Amino acid sequence: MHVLAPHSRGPPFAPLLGYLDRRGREGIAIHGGDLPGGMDDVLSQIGDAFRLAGELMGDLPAAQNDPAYLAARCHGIVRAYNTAIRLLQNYGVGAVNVAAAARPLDGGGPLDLLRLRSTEEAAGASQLLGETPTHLLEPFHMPAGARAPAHAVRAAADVAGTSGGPVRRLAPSRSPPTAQPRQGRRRRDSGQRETISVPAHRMGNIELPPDDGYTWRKYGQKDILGSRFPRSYYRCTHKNYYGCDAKKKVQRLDDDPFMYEVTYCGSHSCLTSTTPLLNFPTATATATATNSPTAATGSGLAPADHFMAPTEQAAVSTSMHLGVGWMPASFQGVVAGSGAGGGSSAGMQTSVSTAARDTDYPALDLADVMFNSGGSVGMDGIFSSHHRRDS
DNA sequence: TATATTTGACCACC
DNA sequence: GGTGGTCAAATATA
Repeated sequence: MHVLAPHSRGPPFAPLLGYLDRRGREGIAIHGGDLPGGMDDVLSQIGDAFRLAGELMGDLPAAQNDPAYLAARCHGIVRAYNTAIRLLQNYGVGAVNVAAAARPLDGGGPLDLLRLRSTEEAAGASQLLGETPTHLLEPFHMPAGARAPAHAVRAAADVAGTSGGPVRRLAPSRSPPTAQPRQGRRRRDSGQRETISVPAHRMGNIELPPDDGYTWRKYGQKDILGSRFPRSYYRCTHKNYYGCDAKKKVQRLDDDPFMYEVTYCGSHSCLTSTTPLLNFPTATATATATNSPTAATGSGLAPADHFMAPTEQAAVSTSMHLGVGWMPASFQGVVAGSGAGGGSSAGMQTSVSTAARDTDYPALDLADVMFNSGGSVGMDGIFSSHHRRDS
């Protein structure tokens, strides 16, 4: 059953691409000529980004085995968006709003995460693009002192897959403990474990755990002896449906509250599924898989040799976000079902890369569609209770 | 209504 | 027995 065929996503936004392309080329102010001159530049940059994205779409079939080329093209798109953001900052658009809209990709800034992994790659990309305005490659930062409003932080958290709403109870209201002992609490796991240090978000709420591109569900928090900050425990959001056993612990460092120590345990079996929403033609998958820890190792937990630095992981995340993000909202709705499902995870789940993407849509893909759709068809409608491993 | 976080209690390990 | 990891009820949010 093909829910969303890849080829179905081209036409709906092609006219808009053309429109913005023309605006971009002609520098025409969409909202009239009385806007500050720089607004034309903003629109031009956005138009460029759309144009480049459109070109990239067209190039995908031929360039699917050329990650460097694809990276370069993505790089150009990012650069155009970054320029637009910077220009907007100069014209009274609150940095907070811009940042909140784009933060989720890790805290590092909206689009800087697509920076290439090495200076060599960056140089190659610049050559491919034929220009090198390096100042545009710098990450976007919020002005000092700027603080994201609650709703913005919330939005960021939503996309980061960490929403769900804080719960503050005034008084304990638990039921008395059950008389029957609970079973199956095993601490010893399979042993796959990797610890990395990750910088906190550079804007907004630094208490948000770093986004690594996966979707996590928090299942516990513990005060750790000798640590000022509690340790948070997360497991993969897909645990229930895919039996994904990936977990992570996030601990803020005592001596540097702006750093997190993240320990990954287990592997992401959920990555064997695909997300049709992001199921770009295989070229994108190829480029992504190059950087994906899963692709490199066959498991969600990468060994040290292949473990991506947070920036790299986020870059993958960002790239996937871009893939959706530059589509017109209405079309995103078509593809992603507007992603309201659970509020939170819809956004970031889309960022989970996959090692192998097929053009077919096996059952797990359908499940993923439902994960991301937020539509009326619930997962329980697809996976009956006996399929759930953690009910 | 579904899905998220919070948080006290439970349990395994050292 | 202390500590860390996990469970699961309660509850907030969209």
